[in-house]
Amino acid sequence: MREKIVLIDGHSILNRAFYGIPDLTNAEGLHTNAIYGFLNILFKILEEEKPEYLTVTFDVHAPTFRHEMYKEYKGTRKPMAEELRQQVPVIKEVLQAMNVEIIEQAGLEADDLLGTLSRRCEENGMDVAIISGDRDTLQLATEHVKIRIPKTKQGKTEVEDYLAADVKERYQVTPTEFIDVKALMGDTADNIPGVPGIGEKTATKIIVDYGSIENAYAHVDELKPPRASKNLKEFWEQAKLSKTLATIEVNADIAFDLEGAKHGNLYTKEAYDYFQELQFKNLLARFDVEATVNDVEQYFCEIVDRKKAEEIFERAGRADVVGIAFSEDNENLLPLFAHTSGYGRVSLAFGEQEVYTIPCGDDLPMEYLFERVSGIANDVETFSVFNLKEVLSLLDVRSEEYCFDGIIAAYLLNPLKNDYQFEDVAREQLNLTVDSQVTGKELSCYEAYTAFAAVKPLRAHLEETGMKKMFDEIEMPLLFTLFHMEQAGVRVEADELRVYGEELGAQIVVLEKEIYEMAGEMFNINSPKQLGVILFEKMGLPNGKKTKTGYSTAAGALEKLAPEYPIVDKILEYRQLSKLKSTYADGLANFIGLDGRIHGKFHQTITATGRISSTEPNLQNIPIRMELGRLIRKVFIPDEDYVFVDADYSQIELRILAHCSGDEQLIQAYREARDIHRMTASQVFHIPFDEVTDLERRNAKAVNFGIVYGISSFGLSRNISITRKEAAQYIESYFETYPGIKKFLDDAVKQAKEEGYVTTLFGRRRPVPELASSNFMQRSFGERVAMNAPIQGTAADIMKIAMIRVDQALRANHMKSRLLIQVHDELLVETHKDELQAVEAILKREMEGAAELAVPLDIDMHHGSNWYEAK
DNA sequence: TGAGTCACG
DNA sequence: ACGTACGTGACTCAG
Repeated sequence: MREKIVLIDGHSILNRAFYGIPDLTNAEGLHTNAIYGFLNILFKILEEEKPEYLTVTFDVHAPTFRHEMYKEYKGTRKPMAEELRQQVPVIKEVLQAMNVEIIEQAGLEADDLLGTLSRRCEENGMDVAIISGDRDTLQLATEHVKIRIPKTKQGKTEVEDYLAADVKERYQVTPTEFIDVKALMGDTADNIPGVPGIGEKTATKIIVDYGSIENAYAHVDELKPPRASKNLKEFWEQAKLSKTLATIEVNADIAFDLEGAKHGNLYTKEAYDYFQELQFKNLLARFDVEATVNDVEQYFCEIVDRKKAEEIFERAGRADVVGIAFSEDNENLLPLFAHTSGYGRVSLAFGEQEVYTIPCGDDLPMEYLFERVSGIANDVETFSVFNLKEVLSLLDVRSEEYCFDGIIAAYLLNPLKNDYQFEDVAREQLNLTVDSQVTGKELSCYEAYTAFAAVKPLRAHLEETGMKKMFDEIEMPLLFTLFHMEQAGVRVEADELRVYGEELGAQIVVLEKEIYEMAGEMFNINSPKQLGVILFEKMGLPNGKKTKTGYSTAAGALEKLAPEYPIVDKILEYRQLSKLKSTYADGLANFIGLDGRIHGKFHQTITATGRISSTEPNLQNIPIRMELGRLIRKVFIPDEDYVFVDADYSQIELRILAHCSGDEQLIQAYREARDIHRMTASQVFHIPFDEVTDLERRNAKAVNFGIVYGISSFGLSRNISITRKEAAQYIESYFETYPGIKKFLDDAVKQAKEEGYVTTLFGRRRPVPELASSNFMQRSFGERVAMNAPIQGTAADIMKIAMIRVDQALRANHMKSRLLIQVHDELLVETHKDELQAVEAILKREMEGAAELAVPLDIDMHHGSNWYEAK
């Protein structure tokens, strides 16, 4: 068995990690994302390779020649970002603490260090894995030297592996020939001139045919195209120089002691201290996995006996805090959550050493288990379950105020995560790592234990961050309201929907034909790529905007061409109809249940701002702006003897802005129920109120929107088709008119910069890590987020309060009417005809009364026999 | 699986 | 110089 060494290109991997991982900082404000990403790649590679030896190379001086670090910017050289620079010494210290050998030698680039070390190790009969983000290292690949190029995509790391044969397969040339290819084509980032007029394709072809630049030069008159032949002759000296520059040194004079590179225990006390200081909580867990797991797991206990189960349930009922987990035992059997007779288990934890799991069985049917758990829910002080809404249909919970969902708490503490799992809560709150191998009853016990043990730290963190009330009085009660809405569902007329879809289908067929005729051939209109080729290459339309992959065929880009090219109109119409058909007509039909209703899901832990989101299907983006799409709403109907009542807040975000900024003019205007956009136009453009034209009002409205979105002259100018300069003047004039708003927005950005987050009126937090970035674009984004989040988030808070109160009022009065759908500033209530007035009164009272602001909250309300009419 | 497009607030 | 309005989800294509 050959021994193995892993060689890591330190700067290159650090650089990859820096740009691949979102900004992170520790408590002292030290940026840590590159270090974090580096360590993750290191651990991943070590797990895969299990090498005997490990070495990391660094350039000792600031790199001046070819280096990965400088290539990120389109080949131009810029100094290293400060956020990255400060992490370089730290990663070296961390690696030293982990007893990892570091090699750096003045005057030698990382490539040459890697080349020399890998050659030396290979000659000593070892396997070598070179980890680098730099494709230049591919020339080092052999049968025993593997080049591994990690790519961080969306937080996940994938690695491309190249042995010599893989290089050949991918690039058609051997690793050695790779050098010659580069010598011909050059590399601006590395200051390798190459041969003018020879690009990647020609270079590859020449080397495939001749094997080296020397041999190509010997046959220089045969080379094709003629330009390559001529230029190689003319620039032969430059080509030779390029080859020298492109060749990585493999025989450098380096002091290297293999014994020092022996890979031993990484998890030292010193490393632990560093990880703690850097706040790498989930990496910390690596240090004591054994200990923690064993500690908790030894108390896990499975109960199959009815009598013993009874006893456990009784003891749990007397506890203060109980953590519960439900799980399916066997995926081949009935889904537990769809049917109470499914085959599963319930786990309970009510003490550090009291963790039990009870599978259903002959003496212990699921119905019985659910009944006993419901009893506990109503007895104990804290009933803790992760994703409570998902299991609520199985339980009979009467004392909602004693429930605790750690997933919701975790979301409030950091709303930016993509998903929330109990394993993350265990790691972050309890420093407990649940191994991904754990399944079945153990996993269930871990979940119950975490539900139990995480209550205290989560509550403490909610308290510290000022979000206790947000959790207890808004998010937890809302969970039940959303559950009620999902249970209720909305009735949809399947037949009407089908007819609507068929009509669309017929029109689509006609349009298709017309488009093919005009284009002169058949193609897939839904493929932006094919469409781009047809429009801009075949038909020769002027192509304006481009995307990363080709021409932009977005509606905005095409519309500008519409008058001259009738096909564009047809395509836009086709797009509109096929969207309506696929997403709405056919799409919605798939979700109609046996009860004739669509039970969509409402999610509480998705958005960064606190809004709710809707899926399966998305009921928050049903068409309304265009009449044809709007007609879809006619298939959303109430039950017999019911009508729809729909109420929406009028300009809630601008009212919040008026309140939060304390701007007297705006507040006064809302108190007097004036036309806000007209007033804005009048004041910003210095026109008498009554002389404001429609266009001016529209533009003023866009400015108001822009303010809410975090204004920028660029965005505004693009939106209302004016120059950037004019947009900047609008904004300036706006801020002169409403100085309070300017101050409010400035303060939001200031707070975000100082604290790292902004808050809503009710204390909800949104972190804004982008503000610390050195990247202009990211930082600007952070500024807009800081301005927008408090407004959008406060609107979300107010709506949530209203929803809870409406839902509770309907239930408290034992009414038949029920809340069905929320669309951010709008509520839809299926209202029994005898309760119409009462429901309207409740909606008005609870929505307008959800918050006491300096301006009134106003709603528009309508009723009708379908959603189209009620809106 | 990501990019492009488009539906909503 | 940089090159975007804020927040979502579904569908389609193409690699």
